[in-house]
Amino acid sequence: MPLGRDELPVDTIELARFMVGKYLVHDMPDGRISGQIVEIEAYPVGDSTSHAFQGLRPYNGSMFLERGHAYVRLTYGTAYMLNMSSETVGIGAGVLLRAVEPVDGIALMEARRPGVPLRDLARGPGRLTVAFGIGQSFDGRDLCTGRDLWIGKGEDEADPIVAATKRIGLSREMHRPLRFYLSASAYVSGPRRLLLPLFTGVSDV
DNA sequence: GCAAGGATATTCT
DNA sequence: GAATATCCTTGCA
Repeated sequence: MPLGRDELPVDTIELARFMVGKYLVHDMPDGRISGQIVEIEAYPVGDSTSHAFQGLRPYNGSMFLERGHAYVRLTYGTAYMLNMSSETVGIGAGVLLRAVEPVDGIALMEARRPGVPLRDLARGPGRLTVAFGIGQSFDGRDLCTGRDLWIGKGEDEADPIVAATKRIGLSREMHRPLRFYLSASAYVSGPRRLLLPLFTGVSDV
């Protein structure tokens, strides 16, 4: 079942935590690729590390779209990253999808990443976009249509256990716990120690 | 398992 | 020129 825009929390940080446990789905002519989102980071308004911090630029316009739109960006010259815009029109913020546990279309992912073990297929933001076949052309797409590339809700309604840590790969704003991951998952990238709080459901940050 | 170094494109100073 | 929301390979444990 696709997640509608009305179901997304309005706040960027709450949205990031909410997205842990949901599903990323890509329907293609040769089949469906899907997986459970196990790791995500928030880049809220006012965060100096956010690509939107400098204001509207030719490359970051998608972060200023209504929440639920894809923002795809090349970093380090080699890795595309998939974000979802998280605020209302004209406000630049987003959440970065960092790791997914493969569910459907594993053979299609393996075809794009030959010789890579299952656990590593979509473990990391750049790996995730390769496995799911997502490139720059996906920038600006609406992820709430339920067609093509979309976000799905799980069948079980149990609140997942989510841990929070500082974000990965940054040299500033390290004090904020804005990285959220499924606590028990083996499909999470980066260090799993140094975690700050452990909590379920909705809380404060 | 973990650390170091290189590759690579774009943006910012 | 330096920095960057990364990944891969190599070397060592």
